[in-house]
Amino acid sequence: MYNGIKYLREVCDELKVSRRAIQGYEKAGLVSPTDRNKYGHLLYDDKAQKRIETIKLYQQLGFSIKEITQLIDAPQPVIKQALKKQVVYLKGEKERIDLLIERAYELMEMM
Amino acid sequence: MYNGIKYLREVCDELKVSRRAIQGYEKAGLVSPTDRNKYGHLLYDDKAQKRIETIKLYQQLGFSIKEITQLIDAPQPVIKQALKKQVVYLKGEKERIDLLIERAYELMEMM
DNA sequence: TTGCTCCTCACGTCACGTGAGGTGGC
DNA sequence: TTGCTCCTCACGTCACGTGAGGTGGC
Repeated sequence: MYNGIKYLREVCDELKVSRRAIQGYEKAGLVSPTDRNKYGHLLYDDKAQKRIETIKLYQQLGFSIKEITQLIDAPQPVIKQALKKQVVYLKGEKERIDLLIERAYELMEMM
Repeated sequence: MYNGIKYLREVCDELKVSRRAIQGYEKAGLVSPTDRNKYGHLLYDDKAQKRIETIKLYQQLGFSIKEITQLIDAPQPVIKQALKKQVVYLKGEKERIDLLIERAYELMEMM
């Protein structure tokens, strides 16, 4: 459709998010469909689509839905601070994974 | 206690596993308490304790409880194969995390 | 009897997955 | 009418978390 407005189906396909996941975001008050067509089918404009993309990214960074609700409309310094903390967390995860890989190799060598 | 036999509480403390987690393992048929004392309190011998430790490690490696039930008593070559695959998965996870860290830095720079 | 630990359910949680049942245009 | 897509519930899932209610020795 013109103006970047898309159906739920299209949004799911393009952003690789399930319908149920978006339904979850909506229940949490994180996004809402922008509009509906005459048959009641859900429509999302550019803004809503970007919001869904942002939610997904925050989730991948390890934030819970609840944390995202507190973060997504927060002032930039707050978001920046949270991102910094999350990067530290992710770096820790990498180290944890390295240890696990080592452990796995140890186990395999014993076999 | 002698012979490495310990109470649930001690096992939880030493292996850093919650009582509820062990209860979950038991429901899945992954371990059982070795015995009980005269008051009905659960007891775990060395073998059971090591089994719990193994379960926990497999979980950290990313195996689900169901997968662990199919793996823990499998012949060594099967386990070895699964571990190899899991290492590949974990290396992929590291790369995924690196991408996320990059994305986080990009976001922060835009603020 | 009070306090403390243990035990066994069993509902709650988180983020969806997976139908169920109903609608509307083709 | 059949087939297909969408919609809105609502129960199921996974791996526990968190009490609830009851017991037994000190």
